[in-house]
Amino acid sequence: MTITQLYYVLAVAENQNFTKAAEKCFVTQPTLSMQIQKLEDQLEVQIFDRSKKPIELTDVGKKIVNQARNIVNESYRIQDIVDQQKGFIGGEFRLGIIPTIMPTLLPMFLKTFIKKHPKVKLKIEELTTEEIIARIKDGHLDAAIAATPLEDENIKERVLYFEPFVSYIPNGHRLHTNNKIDITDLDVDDMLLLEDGHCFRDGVLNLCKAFKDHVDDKFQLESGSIETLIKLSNEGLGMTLLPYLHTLDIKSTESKNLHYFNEPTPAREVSIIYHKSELKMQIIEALQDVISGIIRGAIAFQNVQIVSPLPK
Amino acid sequence: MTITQLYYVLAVAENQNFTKAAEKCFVTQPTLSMQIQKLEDQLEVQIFDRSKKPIELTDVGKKIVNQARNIVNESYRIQDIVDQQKGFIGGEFRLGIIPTIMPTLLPMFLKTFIKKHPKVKLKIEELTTEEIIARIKDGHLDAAIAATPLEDENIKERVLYFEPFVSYIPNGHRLHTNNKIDITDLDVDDMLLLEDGHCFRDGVLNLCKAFKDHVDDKFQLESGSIETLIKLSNEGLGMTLLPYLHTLDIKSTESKNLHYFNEPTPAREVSIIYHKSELKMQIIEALQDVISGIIRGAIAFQNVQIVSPLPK
DNA sequence: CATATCGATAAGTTTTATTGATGGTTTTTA
DNA sequence: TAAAAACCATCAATAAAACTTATCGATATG
Repeated sequence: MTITQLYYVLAVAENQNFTKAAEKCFVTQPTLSMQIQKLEDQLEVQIFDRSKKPIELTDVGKKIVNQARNIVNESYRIQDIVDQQKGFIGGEFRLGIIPTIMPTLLPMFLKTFIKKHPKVKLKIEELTTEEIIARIKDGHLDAAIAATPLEDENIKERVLYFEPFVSYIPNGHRLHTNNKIDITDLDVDDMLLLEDGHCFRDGVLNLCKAFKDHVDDKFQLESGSIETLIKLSNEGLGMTLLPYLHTLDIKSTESKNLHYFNEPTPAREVSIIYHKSELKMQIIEALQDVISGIIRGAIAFQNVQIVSPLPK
Repeated sequence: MTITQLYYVLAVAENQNFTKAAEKCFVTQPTLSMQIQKLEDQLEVQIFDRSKKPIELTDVGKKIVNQARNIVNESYRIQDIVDQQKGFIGGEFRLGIIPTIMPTLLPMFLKTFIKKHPKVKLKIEELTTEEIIARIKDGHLDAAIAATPLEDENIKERVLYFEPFVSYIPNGHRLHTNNKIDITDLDVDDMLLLEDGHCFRDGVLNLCKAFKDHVDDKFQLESGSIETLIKLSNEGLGMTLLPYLHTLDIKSTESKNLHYFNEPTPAREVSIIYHKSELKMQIIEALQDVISGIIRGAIAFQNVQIVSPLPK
């Protein structure tokens, strides 16, 4: 049994296809066929059920894949140990970021980070929290920036900052004349929300539900981007909530619609999250340092109340 | 990086010698030299400091060895998964047993076990608790039978039975006329003990110390075997304590010297212990079944008080 | 100072991994 | 439903690697 064989098994399991898996591994399909057969012969067990189309894992196969992933990931840690020892910060690093953080945070730190750590090849992907969790667990992401706490025992979190919610209330809205907004003023029924799957949507819902048990989805107008949310709101379709960083680059004509909350200000906790195995921890810490340093100048709220990003 | 290379690193680290390590791996010394060099080149770090005699691990080397052990052990688990799936109970199994359990317990279950599970190649070694713990942790033992609880977070325990202590009190001893013995009657100073390193010695000391803080080693007459202990006791050198199973095959002339304890009878807890990774769990469970079944007929004490086997 | 120990190195051999070509099934498409 | 495409297995050839024997040089030993 070799690490390479296990790696091939993982590739086939993920792609459910020998040919595609072979491409990803930069070898030809017969190589995978033969190596996986060899492993199956050695173990005297079928890992894949080749009669099914697309190919499927057998029951043992599933267990073997889990263990194989384990071994392959642990093997990466050896280079990690060496890098750590040498203080080397470099190599490929795959970072996920949720959509409502990506456009505001990324421009703030990216330039600084690549300047400070030029050997790191950052691969950044915009993903939902759910996708992020899955990919951190299966090793396709090294870390991610998301709203926390996530309460997942396989994932560790390091808080980067707290980002307050700010109300965006268009002209003509019942709350438009209020200077400061209180959480108790909120009503889900005239609130514009992001579409399902965004944790910022869940955060807002959690905030509102605190005062209303049942949410009536009579008025289902949801968007995938916060920009759209603001425009819809301008059309008089309701108020909405924005993460604080989004309010920094809002048009001046619209900024008069911003209303801050009474303290304790509802806020989301934004963290860098990573697998508990702590692979590539030097790079994670480097990211944390850069981002925390930059945010320190941008957000200075004190009395905040964290809103959970988890649905229900 | 290959599992084989990691295995070679482990062998050299353990033997502190390329030539010996090569023998254990059933390859020649140049193979080890080359493969380890290749790994070091790939990682761009020295794992061994070859200038020291005997050879030493570098600082990174130590960390790499730990991780390598991890990976190599996890790789064994793949065959384990297959065996478990197939219900296959077989292969090499290295079992450690402490000296005071070995001679009485082994004959009781060995024949039954190998008859029931003929495919298991048992390799049994007599080792002290300390040695057992080290070897379970480094993977040189699959399981062991020892007195518990050990309070080691890397080691799991499954209780097999409770074995009461029985007093052996020769003619002429102050306690010889007592029918039943009480714990409070014991005095370390006229008690014959096994030599240092035996947990049965520590168990007895714990039992006595419960009533006496300081143990004066004025009378240091200690033996490595319980047989010798009995003979020394017969010579009038003091009383001693025996594990119950040892009293079953004692000569009839000597059995009159046996005195049981008042309830709650002091006893040791005997368990099968294994690494928390639960490798070869099928065989461990098979052993547990056989031994528990056999002991059920042999020991039937009810009200026991467990004595810790740990020193101090 | 001769000798033994021990790891590195070199050259040659065996084993293993990989490739390109191809064949047999199954699935998809026209 | 026949043709095409997709897909994995197999084969023979080759490239790569792991391993062996022989030997060297450095260090320790008697």
